[in-house]
Amino acid sequence: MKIDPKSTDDLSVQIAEAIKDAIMSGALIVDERLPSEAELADHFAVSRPTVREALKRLAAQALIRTQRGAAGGAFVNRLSFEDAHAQQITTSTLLLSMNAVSFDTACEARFALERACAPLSALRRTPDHLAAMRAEILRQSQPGLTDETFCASDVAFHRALVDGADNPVLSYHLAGAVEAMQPLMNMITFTARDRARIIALHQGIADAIEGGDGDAANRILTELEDETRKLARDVFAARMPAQAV
Amino acid sequence: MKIDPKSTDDLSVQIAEAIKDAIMSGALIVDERLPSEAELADHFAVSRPTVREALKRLAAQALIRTQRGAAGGAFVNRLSFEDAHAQQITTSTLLLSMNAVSFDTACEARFALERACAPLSALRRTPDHLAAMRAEILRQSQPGLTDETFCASDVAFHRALVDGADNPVLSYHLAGAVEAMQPLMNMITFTARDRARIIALHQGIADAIEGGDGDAANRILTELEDETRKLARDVFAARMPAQAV
DNA sequence: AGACTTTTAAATGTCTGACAAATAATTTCT
DNA sequence: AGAAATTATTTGTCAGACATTTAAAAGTCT
Repeated sequence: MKIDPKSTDDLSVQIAEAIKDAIMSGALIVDERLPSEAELADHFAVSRPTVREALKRLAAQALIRTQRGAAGGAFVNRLSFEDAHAQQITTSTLLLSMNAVSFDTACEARFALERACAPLSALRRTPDHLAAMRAEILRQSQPGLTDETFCASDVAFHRALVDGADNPVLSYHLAGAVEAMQPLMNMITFTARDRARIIALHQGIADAIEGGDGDAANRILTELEDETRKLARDVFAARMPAQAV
Repeated sequence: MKIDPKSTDDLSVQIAEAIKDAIMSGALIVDERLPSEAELADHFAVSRPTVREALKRLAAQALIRTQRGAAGGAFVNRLSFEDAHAQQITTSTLLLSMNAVSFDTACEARFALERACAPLSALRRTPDHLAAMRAEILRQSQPGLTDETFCASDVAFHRALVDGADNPVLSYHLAGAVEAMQPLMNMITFTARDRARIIALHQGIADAIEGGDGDAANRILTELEDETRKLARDVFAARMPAQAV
């Protein structure tokens, strides 16, 4: 684990890279303790604050965790689905909000990915997943819901659908796509008629999943995609009539 | 932008969170300059090293970038697809390697996601995408390739397929799933016959994409998935006969 | 006046040294 | 033996200093 004196990168970047490489190559294994900050400073011939900045970089990516006290130190962290999920959401959300990704592009990606899950979900969903989906449908049907609450329930419905596929890797990837869209979805105003139509489609999806018919679920998902894109188009057209093309 | 004196989190964590929230809420916009480290230290009533640790945490997530010199400082970074992609690969790869995700689970997720792209790719792929796919098929056909080179070409083939869908959001999500599997794929030994079969399937996929037949592409992708899983099963069965169940 | 050079100021990057706080191991006392 | 006090180790935080980079300002020459 060495750093290159010719590199133009900051020392803390180089040190973080070196440790990250050691972790990814398997030279450092999960729960293994790294040398203390003082020892690392010695090893890399830098000061302790520089080592600390490097360790904080790694901690921010959940690659290590630190513990104070006598038997403390920095330990290689087992990256949990939960940690990875949180990072994924942050990254995906910012990616959409900062890069002028069109609603259509994000929406298309989201539903395409979701259609990848639905057939598996139709095969494997447990009664719990179905119950979760039905519960969200019920919540969405209640009058007087704010648009934000309606959207949150929508996300929860789709999460249940995805989780039904019983594949944590799939759930992890989908979570980013679905939840990252929430800020975009929150820009939409849902009239009572819009909601009724969406709920009917959700109903149809839940039925198809319950009946084990993945193809039917996918057909309805495509309808839902069309509906969502139409709603967005209307909202944006109404909101900025001057920019209409 | 304040921190909670009652929190048990480290100060640098709290400060990083506060700034991150400001970025995600839109209070700080892209390319906006943050206050200098000295000013931030004043504002949060902490020392400069503590502020620096917080900023390094954010820099590790590509949320900010720093610049030295007179007009320098920390700036809100426009998260690029490239940065996001790099983070995604790191996270996904570690997630698979550290969490005892079975080959089947990862493989299923990967192909399910890929089948979400293929129909779009069949509609939109440009001649460039097709050329890239054909070029990789050619490379894979060359004798004497190491397994690693073969795998790398396999990844490149699938990337071209995914990029053909012309949806950067989709490409971003897929990249994580496909590339994260590479370490797992590298454990497989491909015999000449295995390779021939895989290349034939690639050929079929490229043909289907060229012909605009997404359904056909997906059928072959499913065959490829079955083939890949069978190969993996054989490898693992041969490698650890004692643990066979 | 304009172009080039030098100086200056502001900012991050790094270092030294110190103390605070947490925590596990050790020692001491009962 | 068990509980309490002590000790040692390690991370968290602070203060102050110097090094390095960079853009802008000031100065100089033609």
